[in-house]
Amino acid sequence: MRADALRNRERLVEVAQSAFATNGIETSLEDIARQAGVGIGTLYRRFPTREDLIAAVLAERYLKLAEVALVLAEEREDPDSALTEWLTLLVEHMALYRGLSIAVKEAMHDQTTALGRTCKEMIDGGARLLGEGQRAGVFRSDVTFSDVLALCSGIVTAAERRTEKAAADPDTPPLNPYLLLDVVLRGLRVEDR
Amino acid sequence: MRADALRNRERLVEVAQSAFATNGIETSLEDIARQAGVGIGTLYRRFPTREDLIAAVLAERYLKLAEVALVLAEEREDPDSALTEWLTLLVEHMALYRGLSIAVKEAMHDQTTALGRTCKEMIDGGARLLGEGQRAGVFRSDVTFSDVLALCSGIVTAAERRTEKAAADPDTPPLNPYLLLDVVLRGLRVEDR
DNA sequence: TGCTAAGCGGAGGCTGACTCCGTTTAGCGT
DNA sequence: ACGCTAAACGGAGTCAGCCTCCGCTTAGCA
Repeated sequence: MRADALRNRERLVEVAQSAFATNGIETSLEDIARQAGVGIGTLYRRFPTREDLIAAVLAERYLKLAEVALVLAEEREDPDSALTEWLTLLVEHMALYRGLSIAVKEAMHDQTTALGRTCKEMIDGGARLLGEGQRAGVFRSDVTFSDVLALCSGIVTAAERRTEKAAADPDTPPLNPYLLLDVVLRGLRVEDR
Repeated sequence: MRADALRNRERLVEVAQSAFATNGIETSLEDIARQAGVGIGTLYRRFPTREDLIAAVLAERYLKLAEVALVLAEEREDPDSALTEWLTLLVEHMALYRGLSIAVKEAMHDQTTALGRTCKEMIDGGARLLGEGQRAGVFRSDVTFSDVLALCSGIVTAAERRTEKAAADPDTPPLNPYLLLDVVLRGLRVEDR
């Protein structure tokens, strides 16, 4: 890869990251190219789809989440608190950019997209945490990890919506994602506790 | 309203309903106008926004849901089974058209949109069922009805996604919306049962 | 049967996705 | 130091869909 191409690539990811943060992941790609000072053609050459760009922006953070899952799985003796802690991180992560939670949910099982591939390790990490809790008899075992992820995505999209609303109309009741996560976790635990 | 205008309106709603069913609520409005045999201008005059059209398509069903909530609230002595039953209907309803669950969630608190106004009674009905359960000490009282709706929306979007996937790749694990609803309901119940 | 308000429809403007190809340039080999 | 060439660039152009505007048509009242 030529040095100039690498510079442009990095610049694009940087600009995309901040554009996603302020305008959500549906930001116009032409805007991103313009702000990065490159032509739209350059953006598309490097990132043929929007998801490729999103994946590039998220790559580091995903790896981090996957690592944390691994550490929690190995060092934490209590599977319940391990999953709770990790899902809290996940929810916070998915709330970073408006629209991200839906994109992640849509991509998560599709290894043909860049975003899907980038998700894989993170997902595996989460699935492992859930699985250990299930084996230990803490969580009900008829639920898959993607079920859990789907619910988390719901929590986040709800919180996003509420945040937007609160900006326009200050007396919107606040929605606490941690509360909803607590509801979900409680629902996941086995009956007899 | 002139007779021809009324005819066109009805035809549009009819076509929209079937288009939404096959292509989701993001179907091109120009397609809908074409299929209905009217100009795009006519569609926009009658339904200035996409949401107005969606609201018209859903109006009947929403009223039905609101009524059912009322009946359940008054006749059912057990608030738990009442909410369970009603949420099952709600989830089934939101799964009718791809994308609907997100649209409903986004519109639900915004009385300025037609869809929001159409939702109101249904939402009030659901909120009443939840409230009665909370007053009876069956459900935890720190959760609002819109929290519940957010989770249900998450369930439905997850199921939609899974259905699409299953069409392409037959060995996708099935996702059972009723199972997820059960997780949520379980999470909603108070600790000591 | 004439009149007119209500209704019609589609051309046209706009935005954003995505492609294609003539031009530019990094950086290797001499 | 200097060609040379593959790699990279960029933006004009095409396409799709949203939405508006306005001249034409017509239902249906008087």
